[in-house]
Amino acid sequence: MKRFPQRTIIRAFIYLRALDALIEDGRVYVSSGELATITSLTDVQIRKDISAFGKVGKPRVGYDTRRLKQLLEEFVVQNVVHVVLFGVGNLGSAILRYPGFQEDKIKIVAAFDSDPEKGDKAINGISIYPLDKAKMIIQKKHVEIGVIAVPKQASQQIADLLVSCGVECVVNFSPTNISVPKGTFVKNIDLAVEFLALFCDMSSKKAAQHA
Amino acid sequence: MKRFPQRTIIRAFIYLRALDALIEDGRVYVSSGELATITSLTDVQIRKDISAFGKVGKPRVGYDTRRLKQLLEEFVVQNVVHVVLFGVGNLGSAILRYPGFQEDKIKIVAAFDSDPEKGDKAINGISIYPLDKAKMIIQKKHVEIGVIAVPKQASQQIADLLVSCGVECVVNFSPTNISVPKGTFVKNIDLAVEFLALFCDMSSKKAAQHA
DNA sequence: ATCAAATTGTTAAAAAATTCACGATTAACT
DNA sequence: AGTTAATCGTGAATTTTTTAACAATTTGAT
Repeated sequence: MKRFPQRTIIRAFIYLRALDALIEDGRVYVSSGELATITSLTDVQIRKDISAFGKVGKPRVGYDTRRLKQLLEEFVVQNVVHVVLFGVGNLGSAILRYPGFQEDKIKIVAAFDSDPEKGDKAINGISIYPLDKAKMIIQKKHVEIGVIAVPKQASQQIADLLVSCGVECVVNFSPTNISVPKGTFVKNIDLAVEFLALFCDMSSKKAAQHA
Repeated sequence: MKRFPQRTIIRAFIYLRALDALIEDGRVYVSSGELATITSLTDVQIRKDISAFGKVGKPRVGYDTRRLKQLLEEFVVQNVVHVVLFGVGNLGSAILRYPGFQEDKIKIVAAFDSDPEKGDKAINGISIYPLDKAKMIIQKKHVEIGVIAVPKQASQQIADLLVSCGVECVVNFSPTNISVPKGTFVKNIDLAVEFLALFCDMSSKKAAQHA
């Protein structure tokens, strides 16, 4: 399979989101300039990214929204991704109800919580099981991604569990770093870090403007 | 103020998080190698990053955890950041309760929701106001970041409101792109995008391993 | 006192990503 | 048909980021 620049792939998802909205609005064509406005990126960047996947734009007209969507999906989201969630507190519930997951490409196959109160319930059609059923259920289904949304004291333990079940992709929402063996990929999403980084980024860009 | 590489700044927050855990454990020194294991980065990268801020490591011993923390904070988080939140649904509630915000550098000064039921309540000591009070409250306080956690149909409207209040930094959790004037910075956090991007990233790295 | 091992910090090289400049193409208008 | 304006696609230049290589420093052991 052809390799694409990592950043291009990430932005492809952003383009897909924008295209979905445009298609819903009944738009047939969109230019790189308009996509730039929508996504807060630059038109050149967008054309460069898209050209990595193929030539689909029409000069003077722009890109056919459906065709471009199809092209990006072809290279970037071939399959449905199966996810399990650990921790059905505030954040976990929010994830289970998150609208982006109900459509298309991401399927949460099960959720787990240590609180037996929550067992045997379901949110949004997704069953919630007690922790000790996790190993069995994960190994029966085909799971690519494990999501950790438990209190930080428990996150390493869940990470170990996921690794022992053969899950190689972990998204960690606990504000703590977890250790995993080589070959396992971790994406930490720490809301505090995101906020501070954004603020710093802005400060430095603002300083650059005035310079 | 000195400029640092953008990525270095982002990683500085990751180091800070790791240092906090180490300090809590009573650790006095940590080597770049150990930090690499904790953070899933490389030791070289970490040394490079840290050296941008100053010389604080001791050969053969590593970094003094407290001193390193102090150094990073000096350059990277000088001030408390003030945040307002729009939308107190599942995700909004999770943010208000998020443990990383209760400590130190991030202060959520107010939350807003269109549902009058939620007004006059408070989560975690943070008051929830009706939407129409937003403008007044934001302009009275010093707010750097606005967070959008409302249903996607309403997100553009909230973005416009934030812009009109002079907030120049927006974190958008709606799975939709919002338009803002130049000079305003937006960070989109779309959970679906994060998951898919992680999965693609992993796939491509795995392919690289076998090549 | 000397040597060995571990670790930092730095300079240079390589790789990745972005931006620029501009030719090529198309649609609309006259 | 010819002209103009808008837009794509791309190769080169630039900038940013990462990786590599290695000298310098410190501790601990003998």
